[in-house]
Amino acid sequence: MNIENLKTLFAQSGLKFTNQRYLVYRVMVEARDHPSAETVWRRVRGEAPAISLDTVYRTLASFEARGLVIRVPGNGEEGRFDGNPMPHHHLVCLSCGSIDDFTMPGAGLSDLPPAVASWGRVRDAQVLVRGVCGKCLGLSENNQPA
Amino acid sequence: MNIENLKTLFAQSGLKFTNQRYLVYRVMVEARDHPSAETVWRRVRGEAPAISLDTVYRTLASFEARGLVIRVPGNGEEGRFDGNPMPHHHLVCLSCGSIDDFTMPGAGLSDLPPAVASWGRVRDAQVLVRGVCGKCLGLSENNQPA
DNA sequence: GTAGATGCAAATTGTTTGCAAGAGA
DNA sequence: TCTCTTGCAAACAATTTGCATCTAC
Repeated sequence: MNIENLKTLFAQSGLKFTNQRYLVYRVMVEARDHPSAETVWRRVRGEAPAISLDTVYRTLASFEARGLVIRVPGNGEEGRFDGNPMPHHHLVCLSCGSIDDFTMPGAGLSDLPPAVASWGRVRDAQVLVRGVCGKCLGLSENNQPA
Repeated sequence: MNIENLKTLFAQSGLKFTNQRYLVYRVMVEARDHPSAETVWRRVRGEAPAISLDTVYRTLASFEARGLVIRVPGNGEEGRFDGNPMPHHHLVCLSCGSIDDFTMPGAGLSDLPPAVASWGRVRDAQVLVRGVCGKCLGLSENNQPA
């Protein structure tokens, strides 16, 4: 997304266009690893060393409120964010905390049972798989005594 | 579950049978509202006024590690726990924080796409729906100026 | 010019930990 | 008895907030 489009997007969302927001947004769109606020902060500081962590928190919160980023339902640790606007599902590693995406036909918003509609208004739906990723499984194998 | 069975269950899990664990377990099995640690604490204190909050945290953590309770993937607020051992899905209200259950055929462990198996070892899988529950929708309607 | 955004520091909240005393097996 | 568990208080980490300054519009 070029800068003009982004200015328009921010304006439509009622957000002023600031350098901090621009950088946070760019980091989020480029990230594939569902970074935490602090991780975003570290990345953004590469280009804006003076940005403060609370600005990153505030920026992510306002993005989330406007649907520009999504908060990944994690396992109770620190909040993780996702800049990918396409609906998708998540694999959470309980060992290293990594979060990966996957897709699954038949598990979209339109596939939810009717009972959900009577519950209230749905904002998003996803499958959340928890387990231990292959990398961590390999590590624990290597740690076994020979 | 009667006390003898529970003693056996704890013993099999390598847990000593203590009054605190007994009470926490009972609260969790009876709860339908996916309580937070502090909510569990408040309920348990009805019968054991001297129990401390950190004991509840430790107890829930050891139960979770042994699969006796499940941590509900929430939205970044406080941890919520579920004593229902049957696989099921969750509806999370972003307004009041309530968590409800629902069931959905075709969204169980056996329905996950093959790509998930190559990711690693799966511990559990669930559909997580976020939105605003009917009660909160009603409240916000009532709050509208006439 | 004005409302909204930022940086700093302090406060808040949820959760974990060290340690000494207590209780289950 | 001996290890595991508990309570207390202190420590911790993630996130939020008050306020003065600054900036986009």
